[in-house]
Amino acid sequence: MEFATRFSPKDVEPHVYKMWEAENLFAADAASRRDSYTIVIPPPNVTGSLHMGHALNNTLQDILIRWKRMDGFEALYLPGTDHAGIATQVVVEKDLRKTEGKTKEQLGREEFIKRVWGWKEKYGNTILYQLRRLGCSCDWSRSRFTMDEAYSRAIRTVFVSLFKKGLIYRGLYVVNWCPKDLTALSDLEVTRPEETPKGKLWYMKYPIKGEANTFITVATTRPETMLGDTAVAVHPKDARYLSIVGKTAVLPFVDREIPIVADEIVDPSFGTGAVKVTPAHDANDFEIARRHTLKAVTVMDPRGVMNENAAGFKGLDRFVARERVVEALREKGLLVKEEDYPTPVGRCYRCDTIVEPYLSDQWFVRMKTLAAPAEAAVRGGDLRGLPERWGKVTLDWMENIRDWCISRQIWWGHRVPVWYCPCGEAVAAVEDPRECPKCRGRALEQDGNVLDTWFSSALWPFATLGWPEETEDLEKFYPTRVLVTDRGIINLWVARMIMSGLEFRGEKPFSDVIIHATIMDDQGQRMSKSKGTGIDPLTLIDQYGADALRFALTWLSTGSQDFRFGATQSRRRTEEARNFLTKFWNAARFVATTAGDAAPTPPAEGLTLEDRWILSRLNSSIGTVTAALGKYEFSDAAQALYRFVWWDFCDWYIEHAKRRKDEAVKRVLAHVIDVTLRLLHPIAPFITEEIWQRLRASGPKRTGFLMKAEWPQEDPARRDPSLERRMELVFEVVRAMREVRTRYDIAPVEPLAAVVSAKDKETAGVLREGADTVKHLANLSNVEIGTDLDRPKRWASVHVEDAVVHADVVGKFDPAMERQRTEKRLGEVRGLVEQTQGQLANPKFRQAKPELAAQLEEKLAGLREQSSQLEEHLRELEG
RNA sequence: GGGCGGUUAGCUCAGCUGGCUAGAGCGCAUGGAUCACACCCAUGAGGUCAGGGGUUCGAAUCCCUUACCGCCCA
Repeated sequence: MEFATRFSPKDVEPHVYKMWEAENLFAADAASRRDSYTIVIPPPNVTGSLHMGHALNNTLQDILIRWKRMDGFEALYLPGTDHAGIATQVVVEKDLRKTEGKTKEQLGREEFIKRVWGWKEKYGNTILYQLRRLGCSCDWSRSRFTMDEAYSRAIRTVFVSLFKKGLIYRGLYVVNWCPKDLTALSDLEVTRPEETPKGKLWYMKYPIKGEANTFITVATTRPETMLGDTAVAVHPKDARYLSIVGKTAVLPFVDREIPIVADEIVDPSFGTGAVKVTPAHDANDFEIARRHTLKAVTVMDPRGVMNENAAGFKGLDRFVARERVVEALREKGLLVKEEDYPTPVGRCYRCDTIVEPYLSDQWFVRMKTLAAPAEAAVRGGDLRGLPERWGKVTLDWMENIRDWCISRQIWWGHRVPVWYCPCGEAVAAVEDPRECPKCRGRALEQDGNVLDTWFSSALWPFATLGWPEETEDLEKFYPTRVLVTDRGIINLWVARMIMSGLEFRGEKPFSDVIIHATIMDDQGQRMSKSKGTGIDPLTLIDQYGADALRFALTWLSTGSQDFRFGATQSRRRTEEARNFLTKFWNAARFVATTAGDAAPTPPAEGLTLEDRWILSRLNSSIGTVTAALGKYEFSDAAQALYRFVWWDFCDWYIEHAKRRKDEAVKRVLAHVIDVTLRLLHPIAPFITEEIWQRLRASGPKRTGFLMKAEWPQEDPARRDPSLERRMELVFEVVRAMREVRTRYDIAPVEPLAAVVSAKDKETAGVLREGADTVKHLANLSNVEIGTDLDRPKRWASVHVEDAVVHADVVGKFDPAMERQRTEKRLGEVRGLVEQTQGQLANPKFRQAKPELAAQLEEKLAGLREQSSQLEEHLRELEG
C-alpha cells in the first residue's frame, strides 16, 4: 500500500467512518455483561447547524466514550435533537411566509404542525449529520427526538404525575411575556443586557378625591401602564403618608377611583415613596393586589398594543403610548418632573424583544419540593460539578428557586395533557381521554398551550432510554456517567435534569457534570452569528481534517472558563494540531517501512539502553494520559501525547533507531506505534484508525479495528525514572555538541571529536553507557569520557549541568566568543549560587524543610563546582 | 446589587496543595534539501508573572486592595 508523506483527511475520513458504521461498531448492547458507560448528548436544536461550541462539546464526549469503549466498558453515546419550540416555530413561520405568503393562522394549527414536521424531516438532522464529520461514535440507532411518540409519552407521564401531586398548578399570574413571539417565558429565558439601559423616571401626581388641589405623587419608569392602575401604595410605616392611607385617588384620563393602600413591599426610598399599583402589568403589583383585593386592568393586547382600557391611547404601541401619556400628563400639569434613571429591562432570549410583564393564565411547576433532593445531592458531593466552582452556581439557583412557568402560547411542542369538559371538570391524563370521568360527556377539549421545551429536555437522560417503560436500556444504561456541557445552561437544563432524575428515577441522572469552556472570538468576545464572528467547524475540518480540529480543541481544554478560537486563532491552533498529526503519521510511516513486519511487542531480551528508555517513557505516558482522562484533564492528555510522540519518540528514539537493523529495535518501534495509536485514538480517531488498517494489511495480526482495540495498561515494571534521568544527561551532551556546531558553523555531517568531563564518576559512568547514542546523534568521530579531563587547547567548551563538553572545532576556535559565552554562563551560575546560598543560610528554612535543604546542598555543590570550572576556563582563555 | 472567573514571553495558553534556573506551541532570528516528516531539522533571542500592600525564612502560587476583561444570578 502506498504510504504518502501526508495524511489526506478528505480522502480517508468519510471512508473510515463508513467502515465503522458498516460494522455497527457504535451500537451499544444492552445485553452486554460489561459495565456500562453512558453519555447523552446535550440535544442540539433541530433548527441549528454545527457551531464551534458543538464541536468542542462533542469532541470531549467522544473522547470519553472512545476511551471507555476501549477500556472495556459497554459505552453508549446517545445522540438526538431537541424540538426547540419557539425557535423552530419561528423558522417555519418565516419559511411559510416566504414560500407561500401565508401565516400559520391561515393554515390552522393541525396543518401548521404538519408543516413543521415536514421541515424537521428535511432539515432537522443537519447537526447530527455534521457530527459524523467530526467523527463522533454515537449510537445512531438510538437517536432520539423530544417530539418522538415514546418521548411524548414520558412527558405526559411526568406532567400527570406532578399534577396529581399538586406540584403543577394553573393560574392567572403576571409572567414574562414576549410581544413578538406571543408567548410567556420562564424567568431563565429572560436575559438582561450587560449594561442597564438609560431610561427615565417620571414623577406624576394623581388628584385626591374630594380634596381640591391635593395630590399624591408617584414615580414610574413605565408611565403607559398608569392606565391600568388600580391603587396607589405606600409603606405602612412611612410617616409622610400616614394620613393619606385609606383615601381615594382619581386616575387621570380614565377617571377611575383607586384606593391608597399601605403595603410592606413598597420601598420608601424609591421615588416619592408612593408607587402606582398596576396588577396586570407588574409582578410585585400583582402581589399587592392580592393582599388588598384589588382589580387588575390589562391595558395592552398580547402584541404590546394599548387596548380598549387605555382610553384615548388605544391602538398605540406600548412605547409610543409611553411618550403620549407623558405629554398628556404634562399638558394637564400632572407631570411633576422627570429624571434620568437606569431602567433594567428584560429581553426575550430568542428574539431580543423587550419582555412585558403581563397578566395571563399559565401553568406552573412548584419547584421547592423538587429542588430539595437535588440540592442535597449536589451539596453532599454525590454529584460533582467540574471544575468545582460550578457546583456552587447550581446551588445558589436552587436555594432561591421560584416557580417555573411551563406553558407557552405556541403550537409546536407538547400540548398540555389536560382536557376540559363543559361541565367544568379538568382531566390530566397520559392517554387522550374519551369522556369526562365526572359527567361522561364527550365534548372534551384539550388545553391549547404547549410545554416549555426545557420541560421536555429535563427528562432527557431517562426519557431517551425508554422511560416510563422499564426497558432493558434503562436498566443497563441509566444513570449516565457524565454530562458535558457549557455553563450557559447549567440552571436552564442541568439543574432541572437533576431534579427530574431524582424525582422520577429516584437516582441522579449522572455523577459528574463537566462544564467546558465557552469559545470566544479572537477579541475574547462571545462568538455571535449576528456579528459574524462565528467560525464554522466544517470549514476547519475541510481544511485540516476532523482529527486536527479535535486535537486543537482538546489541547485548549484546560479547565478555564473560556478560550479564544476566532478566525485567526482557530486556524493557527488547528494548523499546529495538523502538523503534530502529520508528524505522527510520518513516524508511523517510518515504522511501517522499517519494521512493518515485526511483532508489536517488545522482546524479552536484547533490549538496549535506548530501548529500555523509550519503553519507560511510553509507560509513563500511558499512565499520564490515562490519569488525565480520568480527571477530565483533556489538555494534559493531549500534551502528554504530543511530548511523547514528538520529543521522545521522533526526536530521539527514531533518530537512534535509524542505525539499527536488529529484531529488537523493530519490535520496539512496532510496539511503541501500536500503543501510541491506541492512546491517541480517542482524540484523533480517523488518522489512527487509518494507520492501524495499513499496519494490519502489511504486518502481523492486529484486532480488526483500532476503535475496538484494548486500551493500553501501564506496565510499572517497564518504568525506570532513574533511566529517564540518565538519558536526559546523555541528550544534554548531544545538545551541547549541537550548540557548538551552530556557534562555529560546522555542518552536522562533519564528524567531530569530543571530550566530556563529567562532574563525578557516577555521571561519567552514565555517559559511557550512552556513549554510542552521543556519538551517533552528535555525529562524533571520537569521544573521550571521564572526570577531571582537561580541555584540549583551542577546543570549544559548553558547560551543562553535570558535565563540561569540549569539542574540537577544527581550527575555527574563537577565544573572544568563548570568553563571552563563558562569562555569560558564569554570571548565571554565580547568581544561582548566591540565591541558593541565601536560602540555605536561613536556619528557619533548614528547620522547616530539611529534605529540601539537603537537596539544595547537593545542588549548591554542583553549582560551585561548575562556577569554579567556568572561572578556570576563563583564566585559560585570558592566558 | 450579590456571586464567580481571568490578567504570566510579540500572540494563544500551561504552571496542582507556596520551595528544583517560570514552561509549551505559534511567531521571530540564524543555519540546514540528511535516506519518516520543510506541515520538517538544528540552534538561539525573548518574561520587574496587571498595579499596590500584606502574610512567610521564601509568593506567579496564600490574604487584602485598585484597575481592566469576561460570565452567572437578581
